[in-house]
Amino acid sequence: MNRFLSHATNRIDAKGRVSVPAPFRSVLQERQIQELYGFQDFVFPAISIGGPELLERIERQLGGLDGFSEEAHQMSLLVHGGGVFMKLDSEGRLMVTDFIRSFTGITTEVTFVGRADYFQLWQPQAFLNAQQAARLAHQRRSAPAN
Amino acid sequence: MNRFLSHATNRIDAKGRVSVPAPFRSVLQERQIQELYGFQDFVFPAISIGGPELLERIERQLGGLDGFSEEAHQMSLLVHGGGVFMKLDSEGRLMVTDFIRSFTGITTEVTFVGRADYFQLWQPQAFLNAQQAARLAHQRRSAPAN
DNA sequence: CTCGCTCCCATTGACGCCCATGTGGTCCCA
DNA sequence: TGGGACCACATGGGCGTCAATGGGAGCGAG
Repeated sequence: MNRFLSHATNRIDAKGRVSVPAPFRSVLQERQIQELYGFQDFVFPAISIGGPELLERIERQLGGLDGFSEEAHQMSLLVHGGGVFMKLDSEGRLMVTDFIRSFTGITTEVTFVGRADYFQLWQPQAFLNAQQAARLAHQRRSAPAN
Repeated sequence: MNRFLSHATNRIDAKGRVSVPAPFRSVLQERQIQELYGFQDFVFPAISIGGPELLERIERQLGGLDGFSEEAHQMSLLVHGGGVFMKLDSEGRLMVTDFIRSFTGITTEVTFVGRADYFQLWQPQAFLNAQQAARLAHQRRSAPAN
């Protein structure tokens, strides 16, 4: 399996580190991803993390815009300036910075969520809530009649 | 990675100096940028800093405009007249001049913001505000319906 | 002579690297 | 089929290194 799937919750240690789940690490290795880049999700209170190609994909969406437009300027501010580098230590752990904590509400535990080509960091309860909300919304769409 | 990405906030010391983040310094080195040129951003209360090719690129975009138009005139005034040379000291710090302070509102701390081909100096809170505004604007664009 | 800038050195605190421990799960074999 | 050994991975902490910061001294311009 070379895509990010499933989810797992790990604890943050006294130094603010958390282990990336082993399945995710092996996906990173298979995909030869050396550098990790993370940024705030546009919709959910979660940090999305992926390799350089994830960044490029988003930039390509930007590329269609007028380079001088205010919109392109704003998106560049979000994507280029709003992101952070994430480095794994030799054991495959990453630092949970204040930047990540304040945006996600993460305190002591992190839920890693696979999103196929990238994965996300969530505050555990927030993930459960969002999942629940998504399920309800889907049911409403599938069976509009009460 | 040889582009300016991510962001970091550093303190200004008693002499008015501030350290350029190490990742940005290494990008400068990789790109062989010796001279730094800074000027006021067209949209945000921030100072943009880059090498000579950044200046050239903007001049090229200016070239696309009618050379006698008011817009071209104004931008030239900003870029050529509003710009300053920035020199790094032997430890990679730069001076925060009154010019920079008055335009950005910077007082004690500087947020360095990567913009791919160049980086910017922001007053920390102003950066957070602008980022928030950009995110809201994006959401409004993505989901125009209420 | 004074002010301001640059170069140089010291300190400190954060982060990356390394090794140790524990624990849950799985496989093997009697 | 039950028990035990083994293994993979999450977790905890020591330690060295490097970047950020603070201050001293030299130098040149006004």
